[in-house]
Amino acid sequence: MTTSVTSAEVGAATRERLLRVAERQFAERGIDAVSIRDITSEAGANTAAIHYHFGSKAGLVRAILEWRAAEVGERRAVWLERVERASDPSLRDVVEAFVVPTAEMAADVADGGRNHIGFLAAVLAHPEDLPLVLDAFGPYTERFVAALVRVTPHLSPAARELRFALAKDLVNRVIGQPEGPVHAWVATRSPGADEPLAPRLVDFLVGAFAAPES
Amino acid sequence: MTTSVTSAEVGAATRERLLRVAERQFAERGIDAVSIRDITSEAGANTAAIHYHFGSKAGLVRAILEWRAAEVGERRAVWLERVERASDPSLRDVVEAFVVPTAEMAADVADGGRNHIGFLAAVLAHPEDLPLVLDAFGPYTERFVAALVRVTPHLSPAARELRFALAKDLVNRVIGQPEGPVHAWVATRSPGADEPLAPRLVDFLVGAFAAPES
DNA sequence: CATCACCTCAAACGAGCGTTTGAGTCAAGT
DNA sequence: ACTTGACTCAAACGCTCGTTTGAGGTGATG
Repeated sequence: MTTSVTSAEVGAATRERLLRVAERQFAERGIDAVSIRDITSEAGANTAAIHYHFGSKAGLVRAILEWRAAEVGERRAVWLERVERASDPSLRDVVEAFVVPTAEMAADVADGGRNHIGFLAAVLAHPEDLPLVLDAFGPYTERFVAALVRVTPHLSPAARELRFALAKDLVNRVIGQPEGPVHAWVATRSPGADEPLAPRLVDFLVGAFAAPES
Repeated sequence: MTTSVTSAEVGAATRERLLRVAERQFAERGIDAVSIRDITSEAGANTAAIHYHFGSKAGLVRAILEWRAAEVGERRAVWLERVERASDPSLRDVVEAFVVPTAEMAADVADGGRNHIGFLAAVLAHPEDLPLVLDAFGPYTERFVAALVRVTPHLSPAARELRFALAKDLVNRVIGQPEGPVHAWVATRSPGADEPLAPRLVDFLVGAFAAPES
């Protein structure tokens, strides 16, 4: 049964299988609800493999985050650069640069991008790992706020930061958790209304950022 | 040490102590992270007391929900009635009728109202208990949507439902979870800006509902 | 006084958890 | 041929979990 691969290749393959399976299960059921045995049994590995490759369950979460952080970041950078180069970007442009890359990645079923957005939402629900996410996206946050300043000159810095935080939370949760409360509410009251979410989320957020401070 | 209370009173007292302690611990640390022993040890009771009074841990969650549902509902009803009676209510009036009662209850430290809003957020993060929350707040949701129709005639029903769902999710999470990601983001970037949240959340949501559909 | 719910308690049960151990496999290096 | 290092494995460890058991104790009721 053993193919002619080097041991190093076998190791890397197991490691990546664990990352992918863990990411998906974490996204679907939350970090606490997924056991190490859930992951290793689906990945066809031993429980000790987790601790060999990642040190602990927490180390596995950290490894997934580092593995994918660049991917989300680069998707957003593409949109951000376009906005930064524009001489007169609209508020909608900036909001789209935030929402659309996330939605695109969530739609990327093939490479598991969808799993990663859900995984991020799961980590956000896990208070102790929250600082990891803040670190991973720090630089992009900086660039986004700079872009937001150009299109929301009517807002005080404090108001802008708060609205940005609200927007980030909403985008990650709504796009990443198709089983979450928002979808449940919509499904029970508007069954069949499963149109694409992203453009409607953009409308919502554009209005929210445009509102004056009272 | 035993005071002169009837056994029925003692039982009721233990039951209520368990409800209050459990509500607070669930709000602070999430439902899965709190064990039955965490609750009973703080409440000065035996682990079996949970199963005697509530049947199971899930039964305890249900009992807390039923215990408090009326309280939140009545707070909201007061504001809603004012809006319903008004001849020409503004969008801001309706949004305030949704946000302010929640914020008021969250500020009610004495009676543990704050704990209940956090508890609701914890239940929302727990997919299997989600239907319970939907049931508990069904009637009020109906009245809110009716009020929203009057002040957002520019929205299609589907768009209105979606935005309402987004608003509900945001309000419960942001007000109920002072340790959540939104507060963490704001705290790291705007330290010291701990002004009252509710009015700024109202600004945000008024803008979001006012936005046209693209 | 006897009875009877109602309530509380210490103790245990079985299951699942994250983690550790130590032996074993196999390709590559010398 | 022998050693080395990377990797995997079955099995176990200690712990905590939700739940159950069965023996009381206590005040109200007859």
